[in-house]
Amino acid sequence: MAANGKKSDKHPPYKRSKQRERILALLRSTDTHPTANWLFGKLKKEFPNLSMGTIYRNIGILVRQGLIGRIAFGSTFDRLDANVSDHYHFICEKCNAIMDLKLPVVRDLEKQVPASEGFKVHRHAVEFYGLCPKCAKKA
Amino acid sequence: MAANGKKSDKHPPYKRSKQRERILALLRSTDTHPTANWLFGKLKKEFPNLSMGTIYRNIGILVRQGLIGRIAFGSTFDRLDANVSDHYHFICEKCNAIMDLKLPVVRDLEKQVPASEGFKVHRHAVEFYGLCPKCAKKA
DNA sequence: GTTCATGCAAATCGTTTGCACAATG
DNA sequence: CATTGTGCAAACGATTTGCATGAAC
Repeated sequence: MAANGKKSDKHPPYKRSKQRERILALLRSTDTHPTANWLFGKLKKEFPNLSMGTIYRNIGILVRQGLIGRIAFGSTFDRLDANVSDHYHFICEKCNAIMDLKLPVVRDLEKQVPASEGFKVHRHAVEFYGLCPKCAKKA
Repeated sequence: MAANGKKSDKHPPYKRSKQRERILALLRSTDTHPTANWLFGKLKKEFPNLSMGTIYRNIGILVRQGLIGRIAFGSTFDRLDANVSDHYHFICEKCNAIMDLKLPVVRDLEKQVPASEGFKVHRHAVEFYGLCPKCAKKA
C-alpha cells in the first residue's frame, strides 16, 4: 500500500507497548530515514527477543495513527516506463494506475534546494496523488 | 537500486534477442506502466517457455541502455519518517541518504493538473535527486 | 568458437501472517 | 477477563542468480 490515510480509520483500541514507544522515540530522534531493519538493529539490544514481526506490526500501527510516514512509491513492484523524456506522474489512490502528465517540467524548482548548503541537484521528480478521471467519476 | 543512470556504463556488447525486442515493443505500445509480471503474461503466449528471469534480465538491460525507465522510489525497502508535516525530499544518488528539505510546499503545482480532464488531486510529492553535501564534497 | 541470452529452479530479500503465550486496560 | 501485543517460524511476493543449453556475432 502507499501513503494512503484513507480507509475507514477504525483503529482497534490500541494498547501501549514498550516496543512501540521505543520505535517511535527512535524515529523521532533522527532525521535520517530509517528502515525496519535499522530499527531492529537498534532495539534488539534493548529487547533481546525482539522480532521483525513486531517491528513491522508497530510500523503499521504508527502509520495508521498518523504518527509517522512511510516513504514508498505506489506499490510493491516496479513499474516500467518507455517514456524516457522528463515528465511528472499522476498516481491514482484508488486503482493505483500511474499516468504520465503532459505538464511543463519546472526545472526552476531545483533552484530552491539550497546549493549554499552543498546540495548538487541533478534532477527532480513530482508525483501527484488523487483520483484518476475514471475513479473520480465513479466516486 | 534506484533510478541511477550513473556507474561506469560499461555495457557488455549486448546481443539482440527476440524476447528483449518484444519487451521493448510492448512497453512502447502502452502508456500504462506495466509490471514485470504483466510483461510475462503478455509474452508467454508468444514464448511458451518464457521465464521471469528473462523478463527481469532484459528490463535491467533496457534500463541500462536508457531505453526505458523504472519507476521506483529510492531503494527496495520502505523508509520511515517521523516528520509528518508536508515536505519534500532530497535523495542522494551516491549514498542513498534521504533528507527532508525545508522548502515551501508549492500547492499551486497541483493546479497544473488538468481538472478539466477529470483528475482530482489530493496531494503531491517532490523528490530531488543529486549529491548530498557530504558526497558532493568528496566528488 | 566465443560471448551473451535463455529457461529452469533454487535462492534471496523485504515483508506478512498464524499461532500460543505474555502484557495491557 | 477480554483484548491487543509479542516472539517465533513459516509463508509470501517480487526479484535475483547459478548453471547447462541455445542463439548471436
